[in-house]
Amino acid sequence: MATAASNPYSLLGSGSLAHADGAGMQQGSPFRNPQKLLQSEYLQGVPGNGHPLGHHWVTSLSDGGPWPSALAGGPLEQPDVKPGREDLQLGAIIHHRSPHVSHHSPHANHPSAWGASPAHSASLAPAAAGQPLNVYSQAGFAVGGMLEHGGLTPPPAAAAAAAAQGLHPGLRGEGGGEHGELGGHHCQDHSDEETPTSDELEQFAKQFKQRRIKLGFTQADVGLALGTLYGNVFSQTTICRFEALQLSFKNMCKLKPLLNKWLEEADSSTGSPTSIDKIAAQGRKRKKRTSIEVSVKGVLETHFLKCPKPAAQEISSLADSLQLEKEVVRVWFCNRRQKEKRMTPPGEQPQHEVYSHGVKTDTACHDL
DNA sequence: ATGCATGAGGC
DNA sequence: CCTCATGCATA
Repeated sequence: MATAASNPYSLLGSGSLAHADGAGMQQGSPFRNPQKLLQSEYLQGVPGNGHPLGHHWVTSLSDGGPWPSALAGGPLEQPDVKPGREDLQLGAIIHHRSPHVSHHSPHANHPSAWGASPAHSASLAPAAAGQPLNVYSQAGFAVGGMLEHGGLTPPPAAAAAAAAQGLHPGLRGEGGGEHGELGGHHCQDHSDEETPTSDELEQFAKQFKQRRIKLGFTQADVGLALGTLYGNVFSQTTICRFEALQLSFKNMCKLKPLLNKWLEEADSSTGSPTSIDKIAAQGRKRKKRTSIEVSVKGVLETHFLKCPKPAAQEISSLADSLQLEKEVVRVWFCNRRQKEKRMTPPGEQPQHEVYSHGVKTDTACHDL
């Protein structure tokens, strides 16, 4: 593995990075499920939480229960056109409750898990459907017209695979068990618009994956197609995470309509080359991925359990003792926290039950 | 499929 | 500095 050969970053003045690369390859660890390990650690590390399933992604910090209730903020927004990036942080649309929704005051205090009925407030805009056209006015350079692989140009193999139409997108079926809703109601009626429930998302993700495969598309294809079709390109990573329910609830809600549309397009356009262009925004030099040794990761994990949000100084000393850049450690914690908030708790299928032990007092953990 | 990273937006 | 959405690079 080339070390810093091609990246300017490593060559910087900091010679402190002569590390991981060598060790990086020696990771004979079971990468299949690193989560297992985490899980076990959690169990022993988290006293109050002895659930065998250990799903405590419900953890939410007081600084903002992002989750289920977040829907109230209007998670879905249509892709707007923004030079640079088109990501939209929701948060602007709102107070607009649907008439049929009773809406009890959902206290955003606990970020209950997925089982929570996010059904209140329906201002999510299905608008994505309204105006599909977007112009990405920022292509680093004009594409000389090379990529004309439309969003949908199924490989021959997929051509015959049009049999999957039996299921429709909006199909919601209970996986086999109602979950106690917090709100106690859900308005399940519309197939796709409105706020989906976690169940719906689960179902959808599953179906999506199946169909996608049947049609012969890769996750990357889909990501690209979304871009050519609706203006929002996504990477294979994102599609993958969607299918695996590894995105935040909000994020899942935002992507669902898009993917849904793609599905429709996909099976209908069996042969119509929706060729458009694609955007290419590159040029940014990324820092080479620092691979952290397993042993070091272990240490970090331990610290994380003790204190998921270490202070800057603590990060510094930790970084120092681990011989890592402070930034690396900081980012590690950020990512770790994020992971904690995703669905699909490590290993298990999302359970529908809400253990709202929302009172997670952030204890400033100091140990110096 | 995932780990580490970037960046916008928010306090 | 954090959160959150996202993705390059990699195992």
